[in-house]
Amino acid sequence: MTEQLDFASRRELFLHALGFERVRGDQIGEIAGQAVAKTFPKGSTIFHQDEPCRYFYVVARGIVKVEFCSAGGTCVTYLLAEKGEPLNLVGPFTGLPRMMSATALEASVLLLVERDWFVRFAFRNPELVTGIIQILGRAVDSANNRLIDMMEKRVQERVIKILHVLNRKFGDRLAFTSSEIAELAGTTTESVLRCLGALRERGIIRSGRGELWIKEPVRLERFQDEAFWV
Amino acid sequence: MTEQLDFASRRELFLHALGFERVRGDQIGEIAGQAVAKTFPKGSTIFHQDEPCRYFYVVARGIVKVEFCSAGGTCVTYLLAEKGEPLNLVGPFTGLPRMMSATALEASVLLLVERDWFVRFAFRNPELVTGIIQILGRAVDSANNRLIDMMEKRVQERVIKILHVLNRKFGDRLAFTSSEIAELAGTTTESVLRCLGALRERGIIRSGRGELWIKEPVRLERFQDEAFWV
DNA sequence: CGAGTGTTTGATAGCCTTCAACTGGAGTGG
DNA sequence: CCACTCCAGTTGAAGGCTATCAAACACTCG
Repeated sequence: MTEQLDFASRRELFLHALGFERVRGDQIGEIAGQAVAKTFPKGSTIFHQDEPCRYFYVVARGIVKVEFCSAGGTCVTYLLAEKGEPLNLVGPFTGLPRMMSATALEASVLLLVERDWFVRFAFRNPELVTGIIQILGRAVDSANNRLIDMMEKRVQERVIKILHVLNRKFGDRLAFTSSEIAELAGTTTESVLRCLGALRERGIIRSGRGELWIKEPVRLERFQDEAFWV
Repeated sequence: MTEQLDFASRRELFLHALGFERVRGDQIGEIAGQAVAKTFPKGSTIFHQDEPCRYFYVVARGIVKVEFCSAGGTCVTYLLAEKGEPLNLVGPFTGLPRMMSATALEASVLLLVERDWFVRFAFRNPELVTGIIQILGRAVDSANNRLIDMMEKRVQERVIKILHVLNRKFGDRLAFTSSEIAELAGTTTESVLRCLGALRERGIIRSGRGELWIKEPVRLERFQDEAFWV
């Protein structure tokens, strides 16, 4: 199901895409010309773990979850990508399968660029390469920070931190289930629910089936500090 | 303290350095010509957290620990680099400080390349860029794997896994203290000690002050599986 | 209306950190 | 050469956090 997304929209998207900030205008036009839009219904798989990389993907609309799963079945969410965020920065260069899979959390539109073409494009745009390396550096830092949080913070604090991060990125209404939040905080659904219950009692959030609202972002932040001092 | 390491040795090092595998011979010669060797005594700091990046570093001799520390004081070891391994792949491109610091675990010699020069060099060697992106991809995968291990494996299994990885990389004699292993396994010194005690009782390892020997690598691996099924 | 998914809450067990005390060896300074 | 200090290792006990299991309940979608 290939949706028509006109050239101007694709160009606009790449102009503000993460990692493409400093790429020259004519080059943006070139990659926009090569990109093809494709829609994915809610819950569908965009690419799979252990599947060789064929395309470079950028989110044009919707939210895509990229997750990392072990043989044992445990999964951690690596990325929640929205408009302008690339899904796979490494795959195109190696062509090899990675340990990640991507699914659409809501009906989404992605831009696809043929892998070979993308790599050649990157090599003649140093600004893009710098952008990619920068993003990968952030990814490494983020993963290490989560590792440290797993060690020194308790479940409550981790959940609150996740809510805070989600709030900054997606606003006051968060359309995530408790198990999705658990996968981000590195804990179980039940523990998340208990934590949400406590926050709801204090009037900091409001929660419903598959969505929750942050009512008092400031108190959320403060609550995190409080927890830290207990 | 700048040690003279002759051109041939520096060239030999870059030839086999991680990420440089496919770089053309004449280019290897060029970067070897630019590199300066510097020795660091055991325990000394090579670069510090929050300090802007000035050089690209490759280990020529010794072992260097790169670690990631939180404000709370918890540290995780990100990398144990030996001969031929680069310390900082991201820093040179951004110039910004990262959250990592590097210290020499034993007396070590590093090759330093001026950051600006290195970046220009990388941009005219796509093979190197591909290598760098590949290594960063591995780093992301590794961090995510450790995250999953923290969730689904118990301390024992994590420690054994670390011993196994160290054994593959450094051989049968491991010159690490328990707290260094703890920093790798994401646990406390005491828990590592208890685990080492159990392995020693079974004759799988032998341990002394600041070093330990893997006597039966195969049983170590099997023990890991055993633990998995308990 | 039934099924399935997401939410809620309680009870329990157990892993692991934390705290504490002690040992032994290496290195240092007198 | 000796004494002292400090670090690394060792072991025990206690307690808390959280995963796990279990049982309902509510809402949505077919």
